[in-house]
Amino acid sequence: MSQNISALVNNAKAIKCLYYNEALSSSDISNYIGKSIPHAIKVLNELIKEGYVIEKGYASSSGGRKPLQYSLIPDTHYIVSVAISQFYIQIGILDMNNRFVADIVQHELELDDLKVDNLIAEIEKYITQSGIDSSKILGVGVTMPGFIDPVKGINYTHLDCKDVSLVDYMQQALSLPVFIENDSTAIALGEQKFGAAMYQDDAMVINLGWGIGLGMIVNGEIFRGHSGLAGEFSHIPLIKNGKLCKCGKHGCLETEASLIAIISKANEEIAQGQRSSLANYETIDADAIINEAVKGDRLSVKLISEAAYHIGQCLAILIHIMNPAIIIFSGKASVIGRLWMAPIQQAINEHCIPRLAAYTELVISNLNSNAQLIGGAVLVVESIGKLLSDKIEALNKELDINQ
Amino acid sequence: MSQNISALVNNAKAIKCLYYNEALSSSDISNYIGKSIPHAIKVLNELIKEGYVIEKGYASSSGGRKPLQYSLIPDTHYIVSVAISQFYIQIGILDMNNRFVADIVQHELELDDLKVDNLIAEIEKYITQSGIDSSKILGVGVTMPGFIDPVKGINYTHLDCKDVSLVDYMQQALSLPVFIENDSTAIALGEQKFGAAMYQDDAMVINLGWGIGLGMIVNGEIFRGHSGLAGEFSHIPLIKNGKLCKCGKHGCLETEASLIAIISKANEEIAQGQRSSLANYETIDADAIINEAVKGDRLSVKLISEAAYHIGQCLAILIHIMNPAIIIFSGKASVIGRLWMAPIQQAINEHCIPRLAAYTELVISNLNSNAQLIGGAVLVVESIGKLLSDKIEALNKELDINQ
DNA sequence: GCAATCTTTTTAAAAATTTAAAAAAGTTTG
DNA sequence: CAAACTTTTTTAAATTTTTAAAAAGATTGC
Repeated sequence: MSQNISALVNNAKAIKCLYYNEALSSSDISNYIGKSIPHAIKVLNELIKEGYVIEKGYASSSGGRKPLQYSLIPDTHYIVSVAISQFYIQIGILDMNNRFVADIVQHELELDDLKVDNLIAEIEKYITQSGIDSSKILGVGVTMPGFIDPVKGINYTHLDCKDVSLVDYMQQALSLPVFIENDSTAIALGEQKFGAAMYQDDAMVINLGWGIGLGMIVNGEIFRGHSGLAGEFSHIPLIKNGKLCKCGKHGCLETEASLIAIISKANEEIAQGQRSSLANYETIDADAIINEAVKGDRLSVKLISEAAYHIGQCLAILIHIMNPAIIIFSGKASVIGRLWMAPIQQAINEHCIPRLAAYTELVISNLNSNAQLIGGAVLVVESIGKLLSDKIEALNKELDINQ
Repeated sequence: MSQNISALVNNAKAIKCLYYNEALSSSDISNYIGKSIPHAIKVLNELIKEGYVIEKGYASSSGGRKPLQYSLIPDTHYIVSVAISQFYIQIGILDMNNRFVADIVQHELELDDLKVDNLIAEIEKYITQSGIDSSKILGVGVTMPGFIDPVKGINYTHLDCKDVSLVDYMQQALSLPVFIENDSTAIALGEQKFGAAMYQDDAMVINLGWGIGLGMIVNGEIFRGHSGLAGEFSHIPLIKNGKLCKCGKHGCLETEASLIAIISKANEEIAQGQRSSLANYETIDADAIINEAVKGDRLSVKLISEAAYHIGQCLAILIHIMNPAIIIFSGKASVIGRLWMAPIQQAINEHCIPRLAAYTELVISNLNSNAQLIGGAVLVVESIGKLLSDKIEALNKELDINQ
């Protein structure tokens, strides 16, 4: 009677690849899950019976029988994604075709002031307003800055929950499965499944935001290093005797090239009487600098170019070590991609062995500001195996009690 | 009659893990090859029938039936390893227990002057002198500096063979399977299977030699990057407006910290009248500096310390990006480990986030100067699957012809 | 010294998975 | 428009692999 757990692995794999691709044939699924076609068809029929999958007509053929296409049924399950950044949080809800089914809401909330209960309340409110039945929600993916252990469910930098882990606390309160991940890693996940890293096994994803994050894809998988600290890109020592960083060291990349550093430099220059259209702003924030830079304000462009050059210097080092196929610029500040690219490319050309630089493609994300939210949803999808087996375990327990 | 190729995968895996471990139980093998115990026993019995494996008595138990131990029969097959460095080549031959069965020979031959035919002649001479039947030799592992594609069998930097690949040329001449690999990668392989990286999935192996090499182990596998150029550690840009490097850039780590750089600095200082016991040498070479540094000569110690500090700076960056469990110092110059360690550790402490530095262990290789030769043998063992299937293919072809 | 416990090995049956051939459904070509 | 060719799907048999129980061998404590 009760489902076999080992068969679940293949079911989960099939759901994953169907989530990442609108429609697939049995042969595609067979390749994705690494099993024979008869086996893939068996898995698909199981998923149809369980209500996850639907047959979706025939695809075209180049001279042979047309392959039957399979898709996930979009409205059977939903995923809530919560993207937290330094100064605001975003919440969205996606269906099984990775489409947002309600408007994304945004709350201005500084990370340092954020309380867990507050966050939970906002999520609950959002789910209620969306009108979607809570029982149809597979899980909640929470992505945010900080040093995060996704397995233990703890954020060591923010939102400490005393005795319990952040994930346990939120799961209890929301009565839903919760998963957490670092924001840059989430963006990398988003780019890997739906963005520029889709067909790349070795990609570096730069999160241009308040800080400068790095998500690494190595051999087709998110790379975290031995203790989950890999990709500490923004604290690479760059400037000798540079400014003090919040990490305790001096001259980290972050002290020179993050949006926060750029804002502080802008204020300094304006205070020193530097001419700039930024002077017209009451408070200079990231949007101000981005807007004015796009319009051509010299100070804004200069500040961004300098920051970009420093990022390029560190990227040159990253390329020497990792030899990635592609470097993707994603995150909030990537929208002004054109402004970053020239000085970054310049720095890479100056500091990289030509052969290495030539093998690395630089691109700007086409996921725009949604990469982190999409990454949060991917986080939940990647855990679908655990979700399915938990469900079955709960069912079996219920059966035991009833007998 | 003819063996099944897919079954070979498990046989090859079993041979590999037996090569890396003197004796294993059926349960150990089952874990290594990822199959059930009955299946592992079936594989072992096949290998016994084929003459690779022997039962090796019983191991002790902590309260239960003693496990039967299996080992490779040492003298059924042999592996020739050729380690080429900037100024000399070494050749050795190992049995299936990874033990050298003839004295290692060393030829003083500069890499830039080395001719392929010369190399082949030396290898043939060595095999003849060893007295080992050529039909018992599984293959020849050649490891050397340069940008190498192990799959295509080409060294793009040295030993060009015009129309054919280096591997094809040598295979033809020697009538033996040949494999090539970069020297630092080979050292990493050696450390992974027999050295300090044995139980580590994320290890960085530094090859302290004429240059400064890096071999990376990521998720338990050698990491090569997208186009095989990962780990170009020695060309990380370190010094602003530094010396010209042979790579065309300025201020690479290599221009400051390689043995070659140290020798050139020593000559400069002596020429400027600096007092040092190095002045007594006719020509100052690496051995001279190493010897005098061990004896306490201030100039020699200073030069090595400065180089080590620079290496430490780059290691700090490497740690930020890779978060490795361990960094291993191997290669020729690692024998004076004590002298390198203090300034390296100093630089890491100064340039690393403390939490990251704390998670990374620094050790000196215990494989001494044999790491590269052992790595060359590992290279052949890692290809045992291909060797076995080639053998069967050849056998099948012969059968076809005879029929 | 023997019963209880523990671990490994063997065995046979069950389950999972693949293979290979046949059937079905198209497309292309002459 | 029929023959030839492609590609996908179905089917059933063959193979691979695991599971689970029984047997065997060793240790420990009473």
